[in-house]
Amino acid sequence: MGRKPRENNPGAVMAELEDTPSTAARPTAVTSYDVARVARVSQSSVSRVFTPGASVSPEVRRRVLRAANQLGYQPNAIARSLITRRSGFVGLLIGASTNLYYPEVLSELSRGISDAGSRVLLFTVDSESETETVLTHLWRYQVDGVIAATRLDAAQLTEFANRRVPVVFYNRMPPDNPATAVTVDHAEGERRLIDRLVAAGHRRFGIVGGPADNMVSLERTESAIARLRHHGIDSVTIVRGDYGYQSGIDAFHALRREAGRDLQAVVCANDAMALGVMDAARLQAGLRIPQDLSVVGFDGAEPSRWLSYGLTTIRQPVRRMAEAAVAMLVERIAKPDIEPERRLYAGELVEGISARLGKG
Amino acid sequence: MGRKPRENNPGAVMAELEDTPSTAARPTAVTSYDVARVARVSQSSVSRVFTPGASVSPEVRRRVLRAANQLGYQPNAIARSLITRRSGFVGLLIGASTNLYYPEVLSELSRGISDAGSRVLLFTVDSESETETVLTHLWRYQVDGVIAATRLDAAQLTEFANRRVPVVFYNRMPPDNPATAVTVDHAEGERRLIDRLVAAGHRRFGIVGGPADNMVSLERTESAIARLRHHGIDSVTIVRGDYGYQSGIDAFHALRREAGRDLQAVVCANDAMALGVMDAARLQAGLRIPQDLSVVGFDGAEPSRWLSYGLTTIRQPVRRMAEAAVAMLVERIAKPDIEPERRLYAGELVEGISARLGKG
DNA sequence: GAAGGCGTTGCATTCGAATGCAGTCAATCG
DNA sequence: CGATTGACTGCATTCGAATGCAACGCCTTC
Repeated sequence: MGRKPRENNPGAVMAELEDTPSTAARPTAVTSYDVARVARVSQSSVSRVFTPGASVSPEVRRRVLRAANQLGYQPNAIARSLITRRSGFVGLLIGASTNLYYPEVLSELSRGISDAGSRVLLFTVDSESETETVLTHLWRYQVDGVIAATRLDAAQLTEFANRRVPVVFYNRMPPDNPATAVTVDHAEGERRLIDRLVAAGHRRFGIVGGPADNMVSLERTESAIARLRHHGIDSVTIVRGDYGYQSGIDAFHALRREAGRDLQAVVCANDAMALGVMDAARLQAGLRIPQDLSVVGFDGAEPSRWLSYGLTTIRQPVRRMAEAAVAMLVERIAKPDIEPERRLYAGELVEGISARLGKG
Repeated sequence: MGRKPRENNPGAVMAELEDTPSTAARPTAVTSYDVARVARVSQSSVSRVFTPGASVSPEVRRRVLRAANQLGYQPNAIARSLITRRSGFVGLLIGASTNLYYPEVLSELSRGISDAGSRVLLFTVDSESETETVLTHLWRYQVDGVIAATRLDAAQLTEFANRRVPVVFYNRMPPDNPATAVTVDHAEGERRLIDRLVAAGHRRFGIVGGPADNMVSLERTESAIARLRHHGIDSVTIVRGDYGYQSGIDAFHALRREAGRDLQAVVCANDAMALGVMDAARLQAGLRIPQDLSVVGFDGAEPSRWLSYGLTTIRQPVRRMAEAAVAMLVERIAKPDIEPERRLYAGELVEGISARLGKG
């Protein structure tokens, strides 16, 4: 038995009788049946008018669009996705990180996802323990795919695979598992920074790492250490921060305690900590930068370019990376079985004025 | 005619036969029918197990949960919201603003919305002209409510009212229309800043406003001007920035050209511009702050507290404001006809070291 | 003038979960 | 002991849009 058209949608009826403009009172959501009734066509025809590529006569299209406009009709995307089995949602997982360039990343990713015709379902993961809860909601909302700027463990990654929901990591790499990711080339960036610092004569280095469980920070500091070793520099003092500005300040003092006054260069795992180091060095220890101490960061966040800092750093091509992440995801949503792929982006070395650099 | 149970959901069948753990291959999404079949109950019972407050026997609940767990079943929130007529989505509209405190606002709002049991549908509005497109998507996704940190014009606001979708503005006030909003008390904040500056003897003021179409910036600068007039200070030089750091630098030079060298204090409509003004004044014009020039901002974003700046500013209680916004929205989702309400939050004056302040 | 074809249209069904209603069964009461 | 209550369960329908299928014109073609 087919559905009988509703007889009692007051908003629609009112519009039908009085030709009310789209700003009229409309207590109930307008459905395709309401539009169909006003346009004197079937619900199917209304649906076809809003389905690209479907076959509708100009006359019917005109009538439907007129009625739809008059009633303020918009197709119910929820009902649509139930039958098309495509939710149109991309889940975006981000940590509640204080990373200075997060706003930029977020806005680029969001733009990219919108441009691809999907909607952004945002999940902020304050602590790792929330991840499971967040994933539960993801599954319930049938997301077409996910961009993750947070950690996922092996079991969680397996669950994505089982549910055939593609994930693309943004500047994260799950250890061991092959996964699709877009990252800046941390090793290459650190290599360039270290080479230039060493070329300028620096020999006594301090390193400020990020959180212990953060793969990115780990990769950056390990690459830096490896490259220093390559240059024959073994005695490196390492302290750990939390990626925040204040932890950079603390890290500077810790380095000074451990490494003494002949520290020549500080290599930080991100910009926020580097700025903290600069401020502590200049304003609390009275050092001149870069004459007495060179400081380098990583990311190229906006504040690092401010006149007070002019931080020497590696700038992430955020826009291109975000676009790549979205493109890779879209591709995998269309063809779920494409191989995992890690795409590396070389950062741009921003010379700045916070470090003495030899020629590369 | 009732639905006949599906006979051919391979993933579910496999799980049924082999007692496969939840990590098994599962090519098709698991539905409540699959769970029902495995648990040997009806679909209704499965539904009731996942509906808080419904009546199910312990035995059935156990069987259903076991089956659900085994199959990795999660209720399809899309199907659910189709029949319950509650999408569980809160639309979050934010500008692609460079506002330094946006990450904080975003993360607090997102947390609040999650805690309220809703999901965040994120829309970034890069330019005002996109708003219409974004709203179209909002309507299609049947959002339960919206938190807007962007401008909406009168017609758009009317459309929200017609569709009975509650909106709460975050630090925005649509002109004229009464709307529900959470804002910091701009006027009060500026009043306190100006009073303290005047009390310290400042007489020649420059003002750096924000974008011309931004109500917040307008309210801030107008309040500042009004308060200066109250103190008998009429000759104020006003320039306009775009809320970004670089525009603060430009604004400083513009002020100097127009107001000459005897400028004593610069009042900025936000922190980012104030930091630009400070850098331009110190590093480009060689002024000492606060001895030669006082600079104040507004918002209390993180970088304003950095050692290099110590900006004198009004700190927004972001967390409380975000919580209030969510609470007000939740209230209006439950009872759509509550009166519009504007809730004002007094900011905290952060004395900083970028301005000479008399006693309040 | 009959046959074939294409472009449209409407009917009926479908997606997955929630729910009103009616039926079942056991426990309790008069 | 029969009746009533209450807890539980299943059946059938519903939400709103998409779509396979069949029917209907209208035009072309011989």
